Amino acid sequence: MASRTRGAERRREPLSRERIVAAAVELLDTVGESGLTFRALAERLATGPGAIYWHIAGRSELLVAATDAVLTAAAVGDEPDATPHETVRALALGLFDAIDEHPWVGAQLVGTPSQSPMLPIFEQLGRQVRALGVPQGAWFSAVSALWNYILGVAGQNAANARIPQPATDRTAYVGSVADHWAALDADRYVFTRTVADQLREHDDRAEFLTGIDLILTGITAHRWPAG
Amino acid sequence: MASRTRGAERRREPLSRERIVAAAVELLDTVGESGLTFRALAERLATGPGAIYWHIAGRSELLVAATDAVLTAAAVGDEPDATPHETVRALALGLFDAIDEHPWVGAQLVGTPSQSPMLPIFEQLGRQVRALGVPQGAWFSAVSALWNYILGVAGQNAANARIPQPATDRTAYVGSVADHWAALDADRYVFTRTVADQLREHDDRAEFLTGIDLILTGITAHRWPAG
DNA sequence: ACCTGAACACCGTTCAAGT
DNA sequence: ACCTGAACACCGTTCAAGT
Repeated sequence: MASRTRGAERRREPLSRERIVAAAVELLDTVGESGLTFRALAERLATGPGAIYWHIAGRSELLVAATDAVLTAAAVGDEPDATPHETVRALALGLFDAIDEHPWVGAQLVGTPSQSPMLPIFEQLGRQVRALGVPQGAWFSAVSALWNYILGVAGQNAANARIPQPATDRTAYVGSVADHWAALDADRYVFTRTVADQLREHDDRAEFLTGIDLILTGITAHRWPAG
Repeated sequence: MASRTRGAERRREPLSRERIVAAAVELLDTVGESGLTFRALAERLATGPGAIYWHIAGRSELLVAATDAVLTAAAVGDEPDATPHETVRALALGLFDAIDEHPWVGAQLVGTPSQSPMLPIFEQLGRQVRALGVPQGAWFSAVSALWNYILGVAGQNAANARIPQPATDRTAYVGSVADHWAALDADRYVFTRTVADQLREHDDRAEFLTGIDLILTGITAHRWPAG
C-alpha cells in the first residue's frame, strides 16, 4: 500500500537534471558504463528516451555530469595544520576511494581533458607543490607528474573493474594473473615471475600511496633548474 | 593501368589475420577508435562483415591484436652498455612515441589488464628496478609506480587525441585550455592561473621524461624497508 | 575451408505530435 | 514548457547459403 503510493508519486515527480544524473550514477554503479543506456535510463525514470534530451544534451554530457556529481561528493576540505605531504596524500586518497566506489569514474577522468570537475583538485595539488619549495619554473612539471600518476591508477582501476564478470571476486582475478606470472618462462621473465607473489598479496590502496610518496620524494630531491 | 592491376590483385588476395589487423590499424590511425567498424573494415577489404569473423573472434580481440602489432613494431632492444636509468628512459620513450603515433593505443593499454603485449616491457622495466638496487621486497611497488605513471600519460595522450576534430592543431587546443586557465578566478585558482603559461609552452615529451626522472629519483632516494 | 550478405537485436538521437 | 514514443541511421554479431 505504501509502496503503491510511493510508486505513483515517483511516476508523477517531474524529470530534472538532478534526478536523471542520480539515476545515471546508480545505473553506472550497478551495471557499468555499457549498461548506461538511454532506454534503460528512461525505463528507470518511467518515461521515454526522448524526454531525457530535454534536460541533457547527450550521452557524453551525461557521463560528465555523473562524474562531476561523484567528485563533488568526494571533495576534500583543507586541513589547516596538515603538511603539504599529508595534504597530497589526502587528496589522492579521496580520488582513489571515489574511483574505488565508482570505477567508471576512472575511465571518465582519463578520457576527459583537464576540465571542470578536476580543476579544483589540480589547484589544490598545485598549492602543495608550491609549499614543498619547488621553484616556480618547475611547478607545472611537478604537478603533471603527480597528476599523470593519479590518472594512471584511476584508469587501471576502472579497467580492472570491467574485466571480469561484475561480481567476480577481485582477489580471485588477481590470483589468476599471479598464477599466470608464476608460470612464465624462467629465462625471459625472471623478474615478473619473482614478483608474482607480491602481486598476489599487494594492497591496491597501500601501493597507490607508495607511488605518491615516491613522486613526492622525487620532487623534493630533484635538482630543479633555478626558476 | 598499374593501379588497375593492383586493384584486381588486392581484391583476389585472400583474407588473413594479418591483412585484417593491418587494415584495422590503418583505420584506427585515420579515423580513430569510433571509426573502426566492421562494415568500414569489410569495405576496405572488399568483403562482407561476416568474413572477418572467420579470422577474428570479435571487436575487442581485433583491438588487442592491433595494439599488439603496434607495440611489437615499437619494441626496444637491450643496449648492453646503458645504465638502468637510461634503459628505463628508452623503454618509456619507445612507448610514448608509439602512442604519439597511434593515440588509440593509449586507451587500449589503459583498458587492458597487464596481459600479453605489455608483459615484455613490464619485465624489462622490472629488471632495471632490480639493477637500481631496490630491495627485492619492494620490487613490485617500484615497478608499479613507473607503470602507473606511464599508463597515465598514455591515457591522457589518447584522450587529447580524440577531443578536438581529428586535424585540429594540438597547439591551438592546448592554447585554448591555457587561455581558460589564465582567465580563472584569481583567488580560488591562483596556482592554476600562474601555471597557464607553462602549460602553453610545455613539451609533452620532455614533461613525460621529467616525470620518469622524478620517479627514478624517488625510487633511488626512498628509504625502503629492508627486504 | 572460407566467404557472402541479409537479418537480428541492439544502440544514440531526432522530431512530430501531444499535454 | 515539458513529455511521449515511433522512426532514423547506425552498430556488433550471427548464420544460412553459397563456392
